[in-house]
Amino acid sequence: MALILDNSISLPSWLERGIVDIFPSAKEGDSDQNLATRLTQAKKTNKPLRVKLGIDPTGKDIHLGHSILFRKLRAFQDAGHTAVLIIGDFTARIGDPTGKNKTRIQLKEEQVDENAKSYLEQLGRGKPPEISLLDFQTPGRLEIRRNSEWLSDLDLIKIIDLLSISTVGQMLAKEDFGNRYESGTPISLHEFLYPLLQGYDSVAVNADIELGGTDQKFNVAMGRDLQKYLGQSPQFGLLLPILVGLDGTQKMSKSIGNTVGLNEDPISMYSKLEKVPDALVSDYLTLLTDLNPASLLGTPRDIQKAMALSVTASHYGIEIAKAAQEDAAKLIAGSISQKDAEVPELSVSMIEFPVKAFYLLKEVGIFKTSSEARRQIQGGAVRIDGEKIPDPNFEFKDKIMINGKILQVGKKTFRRFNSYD
RNA sequence: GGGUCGGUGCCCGAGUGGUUAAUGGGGGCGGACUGUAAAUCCGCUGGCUCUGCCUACGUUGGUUCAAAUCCAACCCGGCCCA
Repeated sequence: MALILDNSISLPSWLERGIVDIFPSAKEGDSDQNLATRLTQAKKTNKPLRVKLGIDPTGKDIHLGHSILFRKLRAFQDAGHTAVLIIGDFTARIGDPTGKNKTRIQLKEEQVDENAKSYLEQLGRGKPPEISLLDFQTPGRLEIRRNSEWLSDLDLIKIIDLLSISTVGQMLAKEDFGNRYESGTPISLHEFLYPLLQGYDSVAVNADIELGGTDQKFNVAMGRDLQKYLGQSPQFGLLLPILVGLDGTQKMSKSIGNTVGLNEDPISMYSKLEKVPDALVSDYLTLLTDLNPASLLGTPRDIQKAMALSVTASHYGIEIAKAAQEDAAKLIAGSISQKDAEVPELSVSMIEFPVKAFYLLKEVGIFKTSSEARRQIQGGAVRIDGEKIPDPNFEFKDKIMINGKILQVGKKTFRRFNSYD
């Protein structure tokens, strides 16, 4: 059997951007296992590749960290390939042990359903392709599957068969398990099943490529092993970096609270991005925008603003993003012109007046507890139309005192009181 | 299943009968400074419409004027043995 060795074709730049690892690497010889060749073949034969991305609907919100992967998936869609989005409704109930130092809580079925629905909305279902993360409209470009379709039918015999392809040694070689084992943190047996099930997803959808964060290497590789074992051509693995969150040190994650959510209002999104630590700006540019970092001129501050604007624009369109940028500046300046700013509203129609400041702020949801509200007011963090609230027990006699005014908490949170509804 | 060690606030970790909402560190939040950055400095960090009240040291019950601290049972975990 003659092998056609053609490593001269290089990968398109839209694909390479931001990628940290592709396996198998092109050097391995077999033309079928060279991604560049594979892409050309797909084009020639007019057979789009199936690009798999799995998400476990474990929370309600998705954030910019996830969007790195979706952006890449979208790039494949735009190049004519088929995005196979797998909603891990089944695996979400086990919980991916990756990156965890403790066993995850297993979720209820209905919770998972609700999350899945919310995810699709945040990905832009129903929105025009220019401002949605994925292309939901062009026929043939998107396939949405739930892994309960095939996973809930696995019987014990099949599961045991799957289990046989991996060893305890391999599992412990996986960093997370290894660390937990070393440090004496419990590992439940069912967690070993997770990588296998995720891998089986690749078999079920016949994936040609799987996208994932660098932390997914083990799981993606497991998919290859299983595909091979079950007689399929193994998928390519494309790994993208894990986005560092707003704190500048840890990965972006809801539970750490350093995220920018896709469903945040434009001003919050812009404001948060505009103040990410300097060290992050360049990564954010490559991973979250299509801008060419080398072509950007100006001070670090200018570049940071350009990044914030571009990211916001990709979710809301350029007009709204620009307005958010202007409003953010006005608000920070604390000028009178903040009356024009488009900030999210805060309804006080349910509040009974007169009301004490701390109680109002708690009731309205800006602080979670009344103690926190008291502390923040005492610490001088809360202003109304630029004026500090002097005391937690300060009493607002009537709605008129605050209606339409701007509430500011700290440097980045702004709300407009609204007493109608 | 047996032996043994251990379970303290967001995390780590002191405290082994009595001003203890509980030392310290990390993280977080707020303030000053700045480029709404970093570094640095300062304050806050259980809840409650709070000059006071209520819950908290795995769970439940007990001893005591008084327990995170003593006793018992139970639950959960590590390690060793099977």
